[in-house]
Amino acid sequence: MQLEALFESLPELSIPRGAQLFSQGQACENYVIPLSGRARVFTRSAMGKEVVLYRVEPGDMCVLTTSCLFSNAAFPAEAVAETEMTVKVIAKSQFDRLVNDDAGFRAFVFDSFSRRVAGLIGTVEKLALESIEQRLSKYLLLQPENRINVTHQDIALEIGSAREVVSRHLKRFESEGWIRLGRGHIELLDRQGLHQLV
Amino acid sequence: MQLEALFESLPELSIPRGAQLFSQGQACENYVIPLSGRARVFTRSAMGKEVVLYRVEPGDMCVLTTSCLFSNAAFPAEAVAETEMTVKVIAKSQFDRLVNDDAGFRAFVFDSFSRRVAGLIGTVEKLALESIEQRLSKYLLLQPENRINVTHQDIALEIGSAREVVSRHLKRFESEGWIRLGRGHIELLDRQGLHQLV
DNA sequence: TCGATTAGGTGACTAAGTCACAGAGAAATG
DNA sequence: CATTTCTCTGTGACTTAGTCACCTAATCGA
Repeated sequence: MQLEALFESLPELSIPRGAQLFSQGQACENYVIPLSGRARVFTRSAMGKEVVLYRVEPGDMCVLTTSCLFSNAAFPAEAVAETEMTVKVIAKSQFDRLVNDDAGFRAFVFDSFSRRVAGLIGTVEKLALESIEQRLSKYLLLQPENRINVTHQDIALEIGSAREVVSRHLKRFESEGWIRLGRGHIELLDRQGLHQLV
Repeated sequence: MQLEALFESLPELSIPRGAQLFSQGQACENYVIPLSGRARVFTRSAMGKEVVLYRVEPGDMCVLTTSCLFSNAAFPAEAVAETEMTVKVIAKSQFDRLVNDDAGFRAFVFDSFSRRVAGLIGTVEKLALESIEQRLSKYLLLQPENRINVTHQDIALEIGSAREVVSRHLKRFESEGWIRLGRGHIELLDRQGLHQLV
């Protein structure tokens, strides 16, 4: 199959944890498909405050990159590798060819776009309509393990709030007996309790 | 050209101002292209609070519809006609055929997706990083005419805030001499003044 | 013309965000 | 091992935003 052959021939790149994949205002010339690891895509305001827009994992593509490739615009956000990553790099010309010739690749691109739009809409809804308590408890409940290794700052960034606000709410959750706080980690004790806020 | 011919044969629909195009949770079977007029796409929380996600105008497509068609998911938002509209209706089967066979149509769809993603990212940034004053003055400055016929409620919905909050800030803007308030309309007197907030 | 409806105003309160700074651990360094 | 440095967390005081209840004024429709 053409796609497979082309895919095999693509250069594979290894990216260390914490490396910056794209920075705000950068032109993007390549399309990047993650094979392993995870990247965080976010914007930063003039005052240095950040919001997470979405994450890119294997099976996804970065719609912003695609968007930029289509419109030849600059990348309007930053992206950093949250874990070590390996990625395939596709040049714009090859990307265009694949989209035009390969129905499978096209479906993949459309599907990614669709899911991303849905995700962004979800983000807008959360920011505009949900209280911090709701966003915070949802965030905690989404974690598969009962021990979560994050700082309050991480969570604040994630749910679009401020560190102090998160700290205070977490403190309350602890006093309700739903969680136990530790430096750099949180333990979930009572998911039911958290759930009743949502 | 194939596209043209197919396009001509499509049923054209007239939609009165205020009509609901899609409602939350509805399955979507058709792809809709606006020829004239404008629709507002928004979500509503449990408590009835709303946020505008985006608008659909001629030259756009509704990415949510497309998204739903791809994933066979329910429409996660509401859409109402803000003005009288005429639209072309494309069934899912025809849409799939067009996307696969017609490069022009495909480019149109990709382009719409790209612009919508960019728009949604802009919305997220505004909600998360900008003050009400900034959002409000940007909103006012975006209006082409100096006389704007909107209610405070409309603006609140638009910028993701509450009516009272908008009223109070507008009152301040008026006391600064930047605008003049009237029932159901606002006059811009000093765009420079508003601009210094942004 | 006279309700009824809609837009806007306001005070009092709650929620969220900001700022400044203090203290507790963890990690690094000599 | 001691001490310095850095990161994470806690807290009080304050500002900004959102909510609630209720009021007044303009507009519309019978």
